[in-house]
Amino acid sequence: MRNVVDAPEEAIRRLLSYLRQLDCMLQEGKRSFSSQDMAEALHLNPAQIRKDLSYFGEFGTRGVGYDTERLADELRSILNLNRNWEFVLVGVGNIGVALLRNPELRKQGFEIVMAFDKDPQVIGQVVGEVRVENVSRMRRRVEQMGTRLAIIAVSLESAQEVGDSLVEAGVEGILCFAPCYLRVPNTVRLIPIDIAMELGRLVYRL
Amino acid sequence: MRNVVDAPEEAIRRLLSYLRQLDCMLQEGKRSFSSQDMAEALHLNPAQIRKDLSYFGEFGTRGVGYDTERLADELRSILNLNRNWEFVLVGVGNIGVALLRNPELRKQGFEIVMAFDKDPQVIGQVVGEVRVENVSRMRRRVEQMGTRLAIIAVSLESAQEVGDSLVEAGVEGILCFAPCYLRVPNTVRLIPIDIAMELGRLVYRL
DNA sequence: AATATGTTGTGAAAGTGAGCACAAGCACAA
DNA sequence: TTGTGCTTGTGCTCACTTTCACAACATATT
Repeated sequence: MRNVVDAPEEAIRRLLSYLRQLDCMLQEGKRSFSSQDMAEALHLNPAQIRKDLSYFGEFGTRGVGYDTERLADELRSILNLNRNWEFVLVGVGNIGVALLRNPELRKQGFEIVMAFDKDPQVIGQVVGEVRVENVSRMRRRVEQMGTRLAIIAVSLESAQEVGDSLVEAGVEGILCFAPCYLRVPNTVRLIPIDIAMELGRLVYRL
Repeated sequence: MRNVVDAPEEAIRRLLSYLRQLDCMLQEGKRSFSSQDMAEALHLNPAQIRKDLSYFGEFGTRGVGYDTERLADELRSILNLNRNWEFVLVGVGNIGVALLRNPELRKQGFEIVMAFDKDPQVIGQVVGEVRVENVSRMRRRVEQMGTRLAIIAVSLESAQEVGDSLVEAGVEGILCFAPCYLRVPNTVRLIPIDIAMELGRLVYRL
């Protein structure tokens, strides 16, 4: 084992949830735990937790368990979360505003450093801690700042166009809230969040 | 084949994306298509699309392909999306407001019929088309209205408590934006959306 | 009617991920 | 030092998903 590239995407998802749970444990003052404890908290199989971790190393002590703080540090290091990440936001509508005003993201190291919109009513306004700029300047500004990550929160109609501009500007990862499949080169990582689709999943078999 | 219960959860996710794509095709006036066409549009294997559909029936014509409108109808029927679904929203903060003001959801048949918050500043205000009520009345109102679905958009601290109340009130499905693992009986369907976690996935390997 | 071309539906193969079960290792007591 | 109890790390097996490959069917052409 210990082959990082073998770790399936689902394992990464779970590692993130382990980290989230570790922060809860720390807040409760729980300084160590077994895979059994974590499994009960997250409704998982303890072996799965151990296997997920084993892709990246040995972080526990046999007969004892895991040190909460140590594992949190290790996970942050594995997941590249022990630093700040800068994002550009495109589309300052309802969702965009919600993201700009959410202090939780910044706390976790995700900082929106620029925001763009096409609506003259919105351009120039300060939301959260950034001033909304005209989307026509987006490409140049993103190139200039060297921002590698973007969040698309525009309408279905504009999404592909905005995505193309971002890719041209050198963005390497996109989180997209628009309800469509964004075509991007496969050098660019794309994660879609479609709330209507999640509601659809919820409704299935009910 | 034709065994509905065998359809994996991932297939349901994909069916939803097929439906979304079909709506795009209809808008473009594309009245029929092959699994190959759809596969190219969504970056999938055509056999996977055919197999996903085959869990539920035969919807195409050999040698010809699929009728766009017919398949859209069939999928809406399979996915229970040919009717309106009523939701209760708890937490009218940034995300809650974004959901209430999003007309797209209603168009797709997802209607927020009640909204609750604990903040006196927010209670009584009309957002979108509903008046925000005091969360203390939530349980009674949900029981009364018989609402089966809920969206939790409250803080981490309140999420579990709110979830428990909703379950007691008879809710059967919950979409949760709070960054924690909600404990619910396994008769209740839970779908979590954690934006920070998705950003974390985006950042991994970058 | 026969042939060529195209596309579906699906059994079977290949590939992938999860869970079991146990050796390895730690802690503490006798 | 030896023994007991506990928990990790992991090879192996089983189950599930995806993909392949082809028969079945449709349409068009000669």
